[in-house]
Amino acid sequence: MTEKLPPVRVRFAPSPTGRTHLGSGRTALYNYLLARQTGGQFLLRIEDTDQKRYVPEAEQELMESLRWLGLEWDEGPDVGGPYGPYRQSERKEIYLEYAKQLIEKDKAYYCFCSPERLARLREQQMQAKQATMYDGLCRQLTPEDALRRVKQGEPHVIRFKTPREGSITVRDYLRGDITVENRTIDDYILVKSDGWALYHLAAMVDDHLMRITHVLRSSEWLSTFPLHGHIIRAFGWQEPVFVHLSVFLKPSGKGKMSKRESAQLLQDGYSIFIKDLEQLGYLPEAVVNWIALMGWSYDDKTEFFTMQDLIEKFSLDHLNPSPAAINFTKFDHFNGLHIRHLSVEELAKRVKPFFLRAGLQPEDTKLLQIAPIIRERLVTLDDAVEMAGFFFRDQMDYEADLLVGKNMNPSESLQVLQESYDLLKNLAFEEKETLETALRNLAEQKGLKAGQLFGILRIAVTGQSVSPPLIESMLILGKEKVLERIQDALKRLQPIVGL
RNA sequence: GCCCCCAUCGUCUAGUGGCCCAGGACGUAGCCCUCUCAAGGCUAAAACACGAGUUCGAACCUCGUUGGGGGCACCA
Repeated sequence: MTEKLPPVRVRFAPSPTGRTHLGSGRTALYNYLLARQTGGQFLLRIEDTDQKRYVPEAEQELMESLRWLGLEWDEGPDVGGPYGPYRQSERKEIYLEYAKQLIEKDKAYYCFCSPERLARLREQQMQAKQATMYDGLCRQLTPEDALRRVKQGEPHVIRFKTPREGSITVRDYLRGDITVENRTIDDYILVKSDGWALYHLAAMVDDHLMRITHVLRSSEWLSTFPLHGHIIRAFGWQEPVFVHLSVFLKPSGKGKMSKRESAQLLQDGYSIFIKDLEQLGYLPEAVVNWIALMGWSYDDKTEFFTMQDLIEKFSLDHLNPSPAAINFTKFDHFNGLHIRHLSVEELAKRVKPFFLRAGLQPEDTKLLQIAPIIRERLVTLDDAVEMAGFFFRDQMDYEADLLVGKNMNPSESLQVLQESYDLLKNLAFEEKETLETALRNLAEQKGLKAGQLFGILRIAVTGQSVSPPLIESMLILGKEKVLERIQDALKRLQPIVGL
């Protein structure tokens, strides 16, 4: 636990420009954990100041993803709160007002340079192998002059007036002090010519107005962090604690995820998008456990965590600043762990939609019986269909020669299958022991290994060479169906024997 | 090119100067259990990027090198 923090106010502030992925999920999770642990508030703020990049479905998917993971926010666009609105597109005037404050304080200035001039400038600088920055042309303008041109309707932006001399030191919670020469920091645009604020202004203003105490954000903000320090100090505001989270790398560890990689990943049955993971049969509990451990650790041995555990044990002090490669194999392991951690009732409930999706009609009572025998065999919920679909299908679909036992010929197989039928016909399908002893005795009589007999019966009864334990499966399926299927198998085997 | 960040097994990581010829987990290999497949148990191989310092002593501190990542937009 983070050494006794007072209640924090934290926020997750995504821009609705695309699908919600694991990296966002983890940032949101850490924020959420800190809020719950300290009894503070977790806010959701939508950073949609760029209308050009706005994707309408993105916000919906974002909220669904967070809720699926179990990350409920205390304040946000849909639930409201005392510091709203929580959508930046509804706060345009606020930012403009604060930008003007900065101009009055001589910490910002109007700039009338055209995009064309800026492009040319950039080109020249690149050719001269210099850093690409604004050259400060409009800094020279007198405030009166600038204001006059603004009033005349001349297109303009507002730029931050980064000090030319000296340096700034900002503090990242994980990395300590970071000192940067001011001359390497650009006069970033705060407000665009269309009047909309950019991230650097909007986020700082909102974090202040919304009383944010801790900013946990992606480390891609590290490079503009000094600028943010300047902006906050220009206003004279109290700085929140900044924690820059490491980035996720693609599984190979070489670079971050690209479109191409995402497509390939889906081929392999994985995805970095949270909504996809739900479809693929992963548990939100497993996703949370897994991503929590990419960049954070509790000790040198504990790896299984529920959300409740994480709320209790999460700590900023055990965050790891280095980038982490996404490892889906380990994710599978965590999903298995959490599936086994589910109660029978819960597993039955969660697995049901996957059967329905496969066009099967599972009865709840059967599902409840099946859950315990498939529980330790599942990697994903979707695996249940493959493993136990035979309970709900009437038509068996398998190659008849699979009915020939290991190291046996067709006629031996047919014979022992027939004898199994006769044996089972006279038994009550109640006790596991009754069936098991009978079948084992039969195998012994015939000089067969139990595995040989069970193998044949497994195919006959389940149509699969891999299945949940045979006897249990037969009991759940019921005497009638088991006999029917063996009968069917006998018919399939006969032509092979030559009958 | 410029700026910033990072650096322990293949991967996620523990480790904050002596407890470490480096611990756990996934994966891999072998064995046990076993009606298939799993699950579970045991065992094994597997790492402090490199080079200089500082120190009685360095995975841990400093510097450099190399490697990796991020940023350099009227995107966030």
